[in-house]
Amino acid sequence: MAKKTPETEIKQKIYLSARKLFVEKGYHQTSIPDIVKDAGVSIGAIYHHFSSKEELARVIHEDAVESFLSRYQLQVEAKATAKEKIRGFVEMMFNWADEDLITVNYLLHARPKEILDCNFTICTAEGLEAVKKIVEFGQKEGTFKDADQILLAAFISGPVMRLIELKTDGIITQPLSSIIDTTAQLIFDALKK
Amino acid sequence: MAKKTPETEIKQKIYLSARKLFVEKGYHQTSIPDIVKDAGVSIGAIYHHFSSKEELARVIHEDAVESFLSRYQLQVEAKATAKEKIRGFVEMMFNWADEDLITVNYLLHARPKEILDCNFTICTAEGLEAVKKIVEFGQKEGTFKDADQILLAAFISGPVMRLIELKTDGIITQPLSSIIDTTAQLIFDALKK
Amino acid sequence: MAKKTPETEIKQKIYLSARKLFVEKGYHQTSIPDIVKDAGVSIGAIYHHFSSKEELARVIHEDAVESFLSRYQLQVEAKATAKEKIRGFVEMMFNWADEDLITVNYLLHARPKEILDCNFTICTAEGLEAVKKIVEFGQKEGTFKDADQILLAAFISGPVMRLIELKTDGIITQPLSSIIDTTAQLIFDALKK
Amino acid sequence: MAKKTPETEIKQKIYLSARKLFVEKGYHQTSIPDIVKDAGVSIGAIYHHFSSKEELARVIHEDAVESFLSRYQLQVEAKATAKEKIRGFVEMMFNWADEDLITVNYLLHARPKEILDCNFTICTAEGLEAVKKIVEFGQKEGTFKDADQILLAAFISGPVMRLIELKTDGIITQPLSSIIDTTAQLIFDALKK
DNA sequence: GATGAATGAGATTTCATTCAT
DNA sequence: GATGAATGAAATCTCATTCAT
Repeated sequence: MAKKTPETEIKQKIYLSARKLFVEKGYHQTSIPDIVKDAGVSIGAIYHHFSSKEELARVIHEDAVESFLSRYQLQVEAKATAKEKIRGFVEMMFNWADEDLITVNYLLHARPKEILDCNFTICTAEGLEAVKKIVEFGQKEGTFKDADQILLAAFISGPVMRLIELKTDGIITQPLSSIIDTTAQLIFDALKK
Repeated sequence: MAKKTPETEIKQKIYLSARKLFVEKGYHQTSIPDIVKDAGVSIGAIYHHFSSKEELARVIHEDAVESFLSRYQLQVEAKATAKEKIRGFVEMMFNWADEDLITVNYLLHARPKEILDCNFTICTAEGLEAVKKIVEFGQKEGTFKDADQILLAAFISGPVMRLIELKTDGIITQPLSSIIDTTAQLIFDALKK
Repeated sequence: MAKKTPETEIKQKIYLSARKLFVEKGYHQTSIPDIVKDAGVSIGAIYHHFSSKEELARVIHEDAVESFLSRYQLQVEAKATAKEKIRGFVEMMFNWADEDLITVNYLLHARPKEILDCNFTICTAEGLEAVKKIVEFGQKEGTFKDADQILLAAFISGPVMRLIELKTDGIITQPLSSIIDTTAQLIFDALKK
Repeated sequence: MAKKTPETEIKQKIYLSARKLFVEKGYHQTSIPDIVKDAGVSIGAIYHHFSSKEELARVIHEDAVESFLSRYQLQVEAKATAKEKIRGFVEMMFNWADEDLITVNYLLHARPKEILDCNFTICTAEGLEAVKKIVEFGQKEGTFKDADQILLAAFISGPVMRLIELKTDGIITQPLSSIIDTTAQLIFDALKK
């Protein structure tokens, strides 16, 4: 299981406040004094635990990615059929969003190209790969259409991300878990031969 | 037809540079000096034509929205069936993205809650309304599933936005116009009864 | 003649305050707010005219070097004999120190290796070269001892720098101009065959 | 003999690292974390042994002064003639610089007025006194010129300091001990009647 | 004795904005 | 209309020092 949170209590407080504020206001609109106020720690404590504001963002991001990948392995790769994998992916993302919307939004919206050196989001690179693997599997299995893989992948990640956004914006009010089945079914309808 | 560009040549240069930089680097990471350099105008000129940086962003955004709505009227509302409306929406967005990726990205990614007082994106509010109207139409027509409208709407905007993102990130290299038909068909497959 | 001072009045004030404070308190102990207070300008004005604190120091230093070299040409190189050159050097440095002790101290004590990229002081590199040229000339002329040139050069720059230091520290109270002749004579006594 | 080094091993390490760094980078550019890294000790250890960074600098400086004075007594005051005293002074300083350039530079360049409350350097106050005593002696003896004592003193300390500087800067590469005789002779030539 | 987490004042620098020319 | 010098609040980060363990 991914180690998701840092060691000491203060480091923890910094980490959580920063992540919350980064998601709420954006990385660049969150100032160090903002974090100081929210976490109730001193400036010095922040710089004692993280070498820079950027490093703080990077650590948060890496943890989120790690968490994504470990959840993916358990709840998607383990599944036997393409249909189950899609269901697993939707379930995993929606449950995660219900229980920790902040982290999921960090993963979806951190624009790492601008903030970080690394380059992961579910939106790009490895994030995309995970989804593409489902598509590949479904095509080999003979269940999915033979269209371009990236296009098909966009029908998995696109609606899922969109629905999480709508939940975040308060337009969807019910728990996302209540729409897992319908969402998975619609994705499957789009992709199946 | 939407008035898309300001009157004088200098105002125009400011407008275009600002929009480009806002998309490339984000609103908050784009400084007035950045715009000065890119547009080759003076600070004074910017403040002569726009009362503030925020107003500049708002004008750009409103133009994009206006453009979206007028394109929507012409290319979506005019269509007679739900299937044609979906095709029309995809065609409109993809062609627009091919011809002016900057504006489209501005529309998709400007987070108006944070930057602006107004409240529009295709991602939210009125943007969502447009897409929801297609869903409503399709349900009345008896073509679409009876699921929650917001959920169905996410299967229109989600993949479209995702594919434009992938084009922007360079992961899709072909013109989006070449995948209009397949995309529209997949959306339809997801939504149809 | 060397252009010694910048153009606008405010730039001038910044320049003079900075140079004075750098000499009085040292580069690193002089803060931007110190300069702001002393010059009676805003922080912004400083950064409008100089790209950084370091650049400010560099400009001041370069001006001092330029001034040194032009004075050297006029008052030392122009002289016909080694004895006159020594007299000219002492006269030039002492008169300069009497009239502008701040600049001369900046030249003598700025440690450019630490503060600046460039590498000039009368204490090192080109500064040393100037003095070594006098020694070379005196040796060719047959007036000076045949000892190592650097060692002989130290008998020109060493006492001159030392006396300026003592003047700066208030240990010497009379104008340095009043000891030009004796100083020059003693240097000559040390170097002559 | 001067007590030059503190008691415990850790205190010793702090002392030596601090002195080295103060000389290399200057007092104000040397941070406590710098010393921590270089000495391999903890912050707490530094504050256990020295009450403040300033006190650390003062102790180092006082040791250097004490060392200077005891060397001076043994190698200069003990000498019988002015000529021998000069030779003794040059020999003492150059040998010392050859064997411990760091301490000697600390003595020459620490600007105690700015850093410390105390007030000694060879460059000023008591440092100057030592050299002035040689001059006084030489004048009483009838060997030296009757010029101002401070001026004559500058011909002892000036070249000696200058040559140590040139050694420090790497412009002189041979050991200073190899130029003791010539240097002493040149000083004597300058001062003698 | 020794440690290093925590503090917060203060450093340099950026930047939206104003206004005299 | 156009310019850019000037402003100063606010940002990120450093660092001497304290103190609980």
